Amino acid sequence: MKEKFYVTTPIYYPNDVPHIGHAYTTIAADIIARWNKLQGKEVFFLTGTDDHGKKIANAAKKAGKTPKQFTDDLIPEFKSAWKKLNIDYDKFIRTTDTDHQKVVQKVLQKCFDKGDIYKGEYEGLYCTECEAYYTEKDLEDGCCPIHKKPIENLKEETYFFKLSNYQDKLLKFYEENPNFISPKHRKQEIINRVKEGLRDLSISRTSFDWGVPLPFDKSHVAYVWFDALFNYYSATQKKDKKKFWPTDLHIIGKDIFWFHTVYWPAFLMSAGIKLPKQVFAHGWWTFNKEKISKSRGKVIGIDELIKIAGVDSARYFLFREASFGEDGDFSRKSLIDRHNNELADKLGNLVSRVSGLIEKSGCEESKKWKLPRITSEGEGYVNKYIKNLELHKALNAIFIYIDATNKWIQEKKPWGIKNESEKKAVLYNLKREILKLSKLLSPFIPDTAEKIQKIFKTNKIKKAPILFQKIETQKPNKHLNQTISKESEARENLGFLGKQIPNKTMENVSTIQFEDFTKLDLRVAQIENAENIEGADKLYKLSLDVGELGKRTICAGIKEFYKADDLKGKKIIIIANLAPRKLRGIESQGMLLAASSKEGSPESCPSRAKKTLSLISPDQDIASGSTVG
RNA sequence: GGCUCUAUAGCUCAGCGGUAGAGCGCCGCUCUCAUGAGGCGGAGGUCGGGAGGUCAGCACUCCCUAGAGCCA
Repeated sequence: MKEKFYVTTPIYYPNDVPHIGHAYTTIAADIIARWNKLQGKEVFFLTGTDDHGKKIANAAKKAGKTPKQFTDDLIPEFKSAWKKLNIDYDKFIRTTDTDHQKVVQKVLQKCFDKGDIYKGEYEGLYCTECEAYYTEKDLEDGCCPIHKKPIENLKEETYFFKLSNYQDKLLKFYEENPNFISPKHRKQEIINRVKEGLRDLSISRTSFDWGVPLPFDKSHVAYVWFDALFNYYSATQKKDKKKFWPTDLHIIGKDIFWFHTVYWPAFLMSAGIKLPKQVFAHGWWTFNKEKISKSRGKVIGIDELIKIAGVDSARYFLFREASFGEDGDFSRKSLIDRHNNELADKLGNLVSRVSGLIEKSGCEESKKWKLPRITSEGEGYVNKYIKNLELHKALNAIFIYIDATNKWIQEKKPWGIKNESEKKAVLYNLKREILKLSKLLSPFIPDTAEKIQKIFKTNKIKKAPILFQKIETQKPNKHLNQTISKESEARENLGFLGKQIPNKTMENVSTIQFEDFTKLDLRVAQIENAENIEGADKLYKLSLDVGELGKRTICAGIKEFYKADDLKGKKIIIIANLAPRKLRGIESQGMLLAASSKEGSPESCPSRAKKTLSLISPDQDIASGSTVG
């Protein structure tokens, strides 16, 4: 019998628009599910939505729909997102599924019969958005700290779950199952918190009815967590799915770690159900180093994510850029860099060059020419890493072997081999390596892996079409324009989200390298004298003292802004190595620096509608001839 | 306030008792089968600060500083 593997994502709130955060969790589960299938296991991959709760009920009311209709209309959004991202899930569960509700009721009854559920009263400050109570201290200006919305004072009869009974049992469970809470570095946090003591948990509500009614008191509906968490279990309660329980791996975001590592096992213990093997919390994505926040419109939606470089590049990026379990930073630039440098230049080009060579010369296994496997050792590492959920390391390892393969080609130079059978043997070896690589890559970038297999798994191999079209970035000139400023990058990033930054920052500005700047010899100079030049109504002839560089004469068009007498004694900055030039018959041996505004428009600077000009001066007294830079 | 974690090359991070590593970026050289691809080489760090034990520390212990997270 096949070994089974059961992996889940959390169930998502359907009234959120699916974004990079949902995508990350779901792709992670997809990668792990696909990999386990490759290992020959029978896999069950569950995702879905959490349709219940006051929040949904309220939103539905606003939209003039019943909650069921409301959520029905939102589900396709999620399903299509997963389709776009190539998520190969086995079941999409909803908490409104009748099967699920029956299971929740059954389990509630079990816990009740066991004496772990009792009736009490709960009073507190409640945020409907969070579906949670807050204490005074948590509030910000009397509002929920997360949603910034006013909070309700709620007092209701409620059923409590005796979480306090499970403190010791949980701690013992953690000890006996060291992998249950992972990654490790988050484990201690949970354990310490459990050690501090557990309060009983309110698990029912009477303030709304959009939920699963308690079997022993129909006037209450189950608190969202009790209802939601059991989706993982109820999805396996059909005959043919029973074998999948317990869950092998719950993949979640770190925000719901507590619920999954404390409430969830405690509920299951109470109900007498086997416990899941592992809960893994991944980190968050920031966007250009800033927290992703809905309120500021910095959400990266699924379409935006895919649009930049395609589905596979997005999937690849998310698991290559950040360590799985740690936070990562998303930016358009880093995604494009990885797409271009790694997927296109290394992988894509490898497929391209080898398929081209084989089209010309053919390939054939040969006993005479013994050739080393390049990826065989790597395969073990990759599998070990994925098994340990070190997905970033797995991708890193795969690329080490892609590099090795490119190097091997360089050494063998198959295009120069004269002996036909040797050449074919070398190319055969390469084909074999690439097929192996494509298999290792297939959980991560399934579309591309399939394309590669199609290219090489045929008798008539032809030069492959381009797998990863490179994405143009601003890199036209070797010396100019290489530096992309942070602002312009930020603009670019926001651009694809349909937002515009109003200022022009670096747009259309050619940048220079530092070396270019150092060519300038900027010096402090003191104006000794300023004279009018005959026939020139804008120019002064300035006599300067430039310290170690001696005396200089320069001509400057500043007459309409400064009086000659005011200039005398002033220290200014000049470019000392500017080629001399004659103005009005006088040789100008340099140029002074001055800031000037354009003809100001009244709205941009009402007080100075006229053009202004201001000499640049050192703000402290400093010797003439001092360098500037 | 308590707890946990982090601090290593310009950037992102790996190393975790025996003379500092990778990728990206940068600079130079080079092949030519290939997507302005590939390959080779180079510059660049007193491993946050201080103290302690060790023959020996970036790695261990303690203190300090800075940052992140969790909790109350």
